[in-house]
Amino acid sequence: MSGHISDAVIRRLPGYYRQLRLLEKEGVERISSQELAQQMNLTASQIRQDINCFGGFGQQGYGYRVQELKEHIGAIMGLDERHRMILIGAGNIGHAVANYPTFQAEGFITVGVFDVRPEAIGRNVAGCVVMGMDGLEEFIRDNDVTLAVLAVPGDAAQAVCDRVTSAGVRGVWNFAPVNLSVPNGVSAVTVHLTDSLQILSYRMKHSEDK
Amino acid sequence: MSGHISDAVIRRLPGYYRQLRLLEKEGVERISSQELAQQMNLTASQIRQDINCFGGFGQQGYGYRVQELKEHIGAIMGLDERHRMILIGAGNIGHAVANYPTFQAEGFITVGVFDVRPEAIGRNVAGCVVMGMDGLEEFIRDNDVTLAVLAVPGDAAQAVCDRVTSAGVRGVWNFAPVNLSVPNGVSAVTVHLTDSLQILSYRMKHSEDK
DNA sequence: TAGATTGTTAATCGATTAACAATC
DNA sequence: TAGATTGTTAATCGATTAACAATC
Repeated sequence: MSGHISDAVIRRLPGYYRQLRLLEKEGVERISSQELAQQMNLTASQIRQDINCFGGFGQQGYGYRVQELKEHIGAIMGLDERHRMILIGAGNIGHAVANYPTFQAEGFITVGVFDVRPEAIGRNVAGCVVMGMDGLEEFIRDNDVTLAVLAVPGDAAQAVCDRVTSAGVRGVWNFAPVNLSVPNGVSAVTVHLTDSLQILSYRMKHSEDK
Repeated sequence: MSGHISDAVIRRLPGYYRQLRLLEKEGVERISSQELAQQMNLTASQIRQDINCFGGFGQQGYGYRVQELKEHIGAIMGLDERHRMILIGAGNIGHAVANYPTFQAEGFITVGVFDVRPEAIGRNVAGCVVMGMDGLEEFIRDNDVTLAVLAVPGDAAQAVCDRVTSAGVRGVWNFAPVNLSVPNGVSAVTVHLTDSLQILSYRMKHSEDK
């Protein structure tokens, strides 16, 4: 188990987590790779391979305990830890992210909101008073901020990214449509909203050619 | 060329389009697969293979004309066509999507906004007056709506999806964290916002183990 | 115990990379 | 023309699937 984990596997982890949480909520206690495969449109083989990258969480002849497996996968993704998070950019996307219900529950806690625009400063977003950008670095250090959400225009994103990472932020969740470069030891994930719409457009256009 | 296009290729198309548009804006007229590969962190071979799924848009000894290639790839994704789009759910995510600047420019035109909540009805969102759900089907038929954005709670998503698809919508861009089932001939793409945050969390946790 | 289902090794399939002839 | 770079075929690599022994 646990040598190098491929990207393909990592990208499936949130899906497993979501499905297992759903099953748990429905009161299902055990599940076989066969059943889970059916529900998630995967193969049983693939599921067993994926899970075994991290260790033998199942039991021969029985399957997997839903709650236990869910918690294992959550822990693998670090969802058992608290993340102190700031939001930069209190525009439409910023609002949407800050108010997304599941994040707070999942341990991602918004501790501060920042914006450059004078008219945004002082407003209340998701329980935080929006601050100007001057005290950004100080706030990050004083509040043990580990994660920053970037909801700023594309041409500002790299500069803001540089500021937050040099102040100690270790993860950047970026909604600006640019490929950020980050220092070693820092992780960045960019959500290209437009991409998924364009893929949908592609599929609509080509849905006839089976 | 153009037999069956793999999912891996399709998922890269929006990235090509974005980079080419950027180059065009910078006034770059030609580019080789080698240069583009460097800029996009791909291999030159892969780029040539990808592009040749759709035809020989390059020129030996010269490379690709940036503008021409951009337009080809755009057309492949159907971005040269107009999409009349409705938004269902005028909450935070709905607002963010409706006001996302590039969509209107790219031919995705929001023609109507709907919400179940009485307090949302009548408000103005992205230039549309929010309507109640009663006239949904009629509106879709009368306005040639081809695409619906679902920004409703998870437990309502499938029901709304059923309504819009049976009224003639051919594409569903879903922000509810559920896997929708759609009739044949209809395409659906779900944006699991939470997934990318969880992947970021995973990367942050494991960034030490190289 | 017998039956079921995992963990894991081996086989297959598909995607990426390398190589090179075609050609601008 | 010579040089550069594509289009395309062949080689490699990695991911998915199949198979089955281990074991609960």
